[in-house]
Amino acid sequence: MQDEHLTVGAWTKRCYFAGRALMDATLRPYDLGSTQWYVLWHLANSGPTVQRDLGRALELERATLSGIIAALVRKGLVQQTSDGEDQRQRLLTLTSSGEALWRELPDLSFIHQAAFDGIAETDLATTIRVLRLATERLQTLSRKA
Amino acid sequence: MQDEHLTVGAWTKRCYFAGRALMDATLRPYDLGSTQWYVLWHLANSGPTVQRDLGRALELERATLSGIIAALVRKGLVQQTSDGEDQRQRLLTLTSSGEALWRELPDLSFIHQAAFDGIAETDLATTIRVLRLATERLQTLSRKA
DNA sequence: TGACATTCGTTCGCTACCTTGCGATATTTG
DNA sequence: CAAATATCGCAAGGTAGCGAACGAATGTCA
Repeated sequence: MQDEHLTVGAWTKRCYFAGRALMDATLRPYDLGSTQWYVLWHLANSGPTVQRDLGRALELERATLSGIIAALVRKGLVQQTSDGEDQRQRLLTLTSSGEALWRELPDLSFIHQAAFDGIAETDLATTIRVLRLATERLQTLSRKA
Repeated sequence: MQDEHLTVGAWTKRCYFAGRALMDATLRPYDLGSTQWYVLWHLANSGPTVQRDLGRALELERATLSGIIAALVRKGLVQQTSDGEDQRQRLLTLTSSGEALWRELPDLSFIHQAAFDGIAETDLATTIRVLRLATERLQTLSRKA
């Protein structure tokens, strides 16, 4: 795969992993993975959340989220209690040590800025439009087959 | 993450996973993962390859490729022999059953077509340009830090 | 030649994504 | 109400990615 004649698809993969790598590297000193960060971010900004809703918000399968939550519980950053209403649901809350960690985490917005700052708004809009259309088409095809 | 105000970064992730999901679903009946398919594709089109070169061609870490090759060897699709010249290197070859499987695999180009057909060339070019620039910037930042 | 460095592949441990299948709980419906 | 159905979270097993550390083979150079 030479740099020049890569397809759009190949570039989406490269770009995704490049951003992921930078995020992982930044979070490594704190022993956090990127998706774990998203969970903390959501709990810090939206407050206690039912696991099901969190899965929908972050677009993760139940099984995937289950493992991630288990890791955060093991580290003592998140508490998982059974909701009173529906006994199937689990309510997720930041522990005090989770809140403490969240406060000392660096701001990750520099990653998005480093990637896209200075690029023309119209080009960004085009990119989003193309990626969105492609994604929708692919998802439609997946659902059918 | 509501559909409308997603960032470019979020769309690259979505798009990447949507394509991957379709690829995985198509390959599932053949018990192949997407990266395993890329390995077979490379060996089928470029002939026997040294593992190191394959890793560079597919942009995979040695550790990652090692596991994938192990899976393919376990399935009897690929043969791993020590090269005569450099005793550190392993030469990868399709077995006859690997070749047979490759011949019966469906053409996957429909995925890229489904995603991007009919989109204006200029828009695709813009998308590639944006993603490439972003990727390069992120990789530069990763190397420094 | 001998000491040091590099390269190649593996293994280990981790994150993170999936599907399948299960049990427990809710909900809907006959 | 009872039975069928749906939902929620978990566990198991698979793929795919990473970094770190290691042995063996190879290169380098004083």
